[in-house]
Amino acid sequence: MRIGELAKRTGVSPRALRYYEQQGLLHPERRPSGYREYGERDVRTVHGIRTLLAAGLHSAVIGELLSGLPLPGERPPGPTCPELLTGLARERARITETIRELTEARGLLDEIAAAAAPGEMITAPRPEPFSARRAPRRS
Amino acid sequence: MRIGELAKRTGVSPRALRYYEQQGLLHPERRPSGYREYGERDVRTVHGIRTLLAAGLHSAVIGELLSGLPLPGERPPGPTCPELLTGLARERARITETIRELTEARGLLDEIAAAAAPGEMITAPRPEPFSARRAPRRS
DNA sequence: CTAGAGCTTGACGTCGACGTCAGGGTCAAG
DNA sequence: CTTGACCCTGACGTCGACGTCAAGCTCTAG
Repeated sequence: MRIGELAKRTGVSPRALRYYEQQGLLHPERRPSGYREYGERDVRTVHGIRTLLAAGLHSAVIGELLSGLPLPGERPPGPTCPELLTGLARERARITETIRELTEARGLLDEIAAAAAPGEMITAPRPEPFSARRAPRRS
Repeated sequence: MRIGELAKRTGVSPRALRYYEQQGLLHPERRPSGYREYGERDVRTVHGIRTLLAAGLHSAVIGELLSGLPLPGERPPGPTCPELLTGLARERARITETIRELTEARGLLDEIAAAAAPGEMITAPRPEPFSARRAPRRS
């Protein structure tokens, strides 16, 4: 399929698809005319790329993962498996930490909402917004 | 305290603190010399700001939250409470969605790790990397 | 008094994943 | 053959939260 169709099927703009190729994440074939020709698996690849990008991985890192991936039977050059696993673990840890931060921030928003909402919910010694909270029991 | 001390106590650079003020997130007093003078609660405020920034909230939004916050007793001007709550809900939903995406991405990394790791773990009909997965049973 | 650390404002630089525009081929339908 | 949709390669623009550098004022210790 050509770039337009892949774009529709993935919800990603053609510009972004060309960018992914430029970063070494996609390797479409070329027609004599110069048009890019994509295969079915590219649809999945793009979804994977989007998922990892959404998680904050840099395209260069995603490129390493893809190029470092031992496809059935072969040992690819470039980053060795140990290095791949190291980077993998690093990103995994970063994601886990980010989830923690997000959870914390969400709790903060809830506190703010509770403080901002009309006294329906809380009328007692109203907890002040985070800018002046009394130590929330955190060591 | 002056900006340097607040920077040390929060782990945030002086440049960032000035930026927060410029965005209306902090309102330190000024000495006759022009030096900024911060209070104790600014320490907490800064931590809150960092938490929300880490969660992807724009400084402008954080500013609305802070300025829209009804401090004990007063009704501030600007964005009304309903609007505040709306924005609050929107950001909350965004955070929840982001957590979902992160969780998904982490799962993907685990799959890649499983595929990349030496056959110790899996030797059976090895699951291919995400770029060529067989439909993972998702509708 | 003087040095040095710390503070001020102002302004330009950075990084990443694209958006957008310009100028120009390709291709299938009518 | 022509039109219109689609594609190509540059190349510059964007947005946000700061980093960094410049030029100059302030404060404190010796």
